[in-house]
Amino acid sequence: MTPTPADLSRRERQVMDILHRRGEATVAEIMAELPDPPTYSAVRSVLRILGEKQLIRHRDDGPRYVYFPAQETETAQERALAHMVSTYFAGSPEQAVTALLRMSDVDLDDAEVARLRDAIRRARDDGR
Amino acid sequence: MTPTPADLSRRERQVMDILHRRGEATVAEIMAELPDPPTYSAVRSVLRILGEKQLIRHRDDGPRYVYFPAQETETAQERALAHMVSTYFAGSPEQAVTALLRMSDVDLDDAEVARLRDAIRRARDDGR
DNA sequence: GTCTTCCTGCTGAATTATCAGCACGGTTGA
DNA sequence: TCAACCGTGCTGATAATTCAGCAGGAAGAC
Repeated sequence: MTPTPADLSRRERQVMDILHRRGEATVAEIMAELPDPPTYSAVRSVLRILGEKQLIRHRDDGPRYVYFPAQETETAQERALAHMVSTYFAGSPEQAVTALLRMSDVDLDDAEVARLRDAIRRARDDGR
Repeated sequence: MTPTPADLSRRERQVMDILHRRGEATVAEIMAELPDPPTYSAVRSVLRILGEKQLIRHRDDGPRYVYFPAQETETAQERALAHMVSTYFAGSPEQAVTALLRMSDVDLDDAEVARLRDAIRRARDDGR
């Protein structure tokens, strides 16, 4: 139905990642960021397909197009987070937050961790 | 060099996601979870390729193979988080945590949010 | 106005991914 | 032991992706 990003081709996904990271980009900019950069034409080919799938849109910027994701940033973030939590953290946002904090070398003192944990638990229990 | 997951094909990525979610799985289990399930042979084909790329390994379970990610779970989590933060949250773990908490309907009061934000910022600044 | 330079739309080719069939070996149960 | 059943390794075909070249049109320099 709605084109889920789980079944994008390799290049399509790479391009979408770039657009999400940058917000928007021209063909040349995308090309420059792609690994094993293909030709200009190849990039535009992928962009055309993404357009047909309604995943990106573009606006005029003088003589050229500037491409950007069709989806709201916030929506895309939530979708990506949900996928990540379910794939790597057994569906537990709490675990994901913990890993994220550990990764950033954040040292919360015990009281703060406890507060956070309680807040998350409370939310989860309310949810059901 | 090292096979980065950014350039996996569609099926390869789908299979890796399943393996990460489940921890390990047989061919039949993987096949059952794949969208538009292909044949048994097709799945094994993908698994062979993933094996050649050293992304998965397998062990014997009686008569059959049980496949699992070659990477430590923790390593895979960190890699995935790093990619997500840089792609969708402008490199800011703080934003990612906030979005995760909101996603879980966690209501932190302002003081708690502020404490968290400071802790993360402190960690980031120390890091450099 | 004319020339140069980009950028786009399109088309078809080449590479890659995806898939299915078949033969072989091991396991199970009688 | 022997037969039936599964699961694997391998090979080649089909389908999709990835790619490059060419023609047309707009913008800018002079």
